Amino acid sequence: MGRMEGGTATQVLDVAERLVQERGFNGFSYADVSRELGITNAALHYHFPGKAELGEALIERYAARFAEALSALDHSDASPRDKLEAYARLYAAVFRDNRMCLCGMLAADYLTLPDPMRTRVVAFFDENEAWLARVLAAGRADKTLRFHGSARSVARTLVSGLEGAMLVARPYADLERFRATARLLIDGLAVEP
Amino acid sequence: MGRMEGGTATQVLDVAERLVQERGFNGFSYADVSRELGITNAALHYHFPGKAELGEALIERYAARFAEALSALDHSDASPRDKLEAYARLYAAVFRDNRMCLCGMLAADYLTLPDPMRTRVVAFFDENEAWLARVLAAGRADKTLRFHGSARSVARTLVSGLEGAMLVARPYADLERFRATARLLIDGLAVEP
DNA sequence: GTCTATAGGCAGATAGAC
DNA sequence: GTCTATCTGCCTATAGAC
Repeated sequence: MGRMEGGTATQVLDVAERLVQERGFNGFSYADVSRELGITNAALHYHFPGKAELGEALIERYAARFAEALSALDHSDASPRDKLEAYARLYAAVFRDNRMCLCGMLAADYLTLPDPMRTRVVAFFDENEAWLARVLAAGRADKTLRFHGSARSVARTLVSGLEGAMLVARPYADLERFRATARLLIDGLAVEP
Repeated sequence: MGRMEGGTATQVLDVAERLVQERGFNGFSYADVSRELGITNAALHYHFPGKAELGEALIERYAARFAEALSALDHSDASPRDKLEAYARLYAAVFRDNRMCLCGMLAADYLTLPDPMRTRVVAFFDENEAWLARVLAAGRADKTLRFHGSARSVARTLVSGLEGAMLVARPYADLERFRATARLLIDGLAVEP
């Protein structure tokens, strides 16, 4: 535990994750993954019996990684505003090489997804909203943040805004465009000097 | 001209547009369209030689329809703020039956698209941003709108926020969620009482 | 765990008759 | 304009050997 897992299953997840973020769940195949790893299609099915199970594993790992980052922020002494900015930087890190947020991409593909994947996508957004709502409420309580409406509704708007900023910045392949939008969202929705 | 075109090409565009908005460009096939229209695969290829050409025609029509709606708003006596709200209602109308914005969906699929389609997707976003920037600048000039940053950067943030609101609301299939987010975006970014 | 081999289905696309 | 017929290639998936 804590040791670098170079196992095949992990490599499969790494490649598949990137492919979904770049091309969508219907835009990649088992063959794409196995070709890149130099193994056969059949070997892949040993680790993940079907595309649906691979998809579930992808969301699970991605959501866990996100939750871990949010938990680390909670255990830091960052101010509510610092936390919002750190949250936006998580998205910027994902966008860096033109990847879409995994769950944002899957939200686009939502109507084509098997039910178990759908459930996990919704859970991802719910958790993110809940975390942001707690940060916003704390900021309002200590008067370091100001905003209209409920913390929950502003949290939703922030998630939507950041996901949309990633989506729209993709055709321009422009990280700076994403960052400028993220800054304006946080300042406009939750700071208001 | 002006007469209702029930022609096959138009029906093909109608069905394909809905399928792309629901499932993405890689989530539907010629067979899906022809099956629904009760014609054959081959007949479809007569009207649109390949999927790429069909895709181009889809974006062209969608962008033209959007441009027409924006032009109508320009020729009305709506205030800048009214125009922002009418703009958000255009998105709400698209979302109504759980469809994603056509170009928002294609932004997700962007890396898999042929070049001619890419060019048109970018043009769509550029035109929308430019129109919003004009409205925002007018509102700032007549003091009915207030916002931080350039009109262009706020315009980008609004487009991103609305596209993201559609994207994230999809898994919840909840129009009210979209509307609440759109309201908060406009109030937070461009009104600030 | 990974391979070869193979299945059955669907993808986008074309030729040529009507 | 629409059809039948057909092609080639890729897709997900499985059986069984090593």
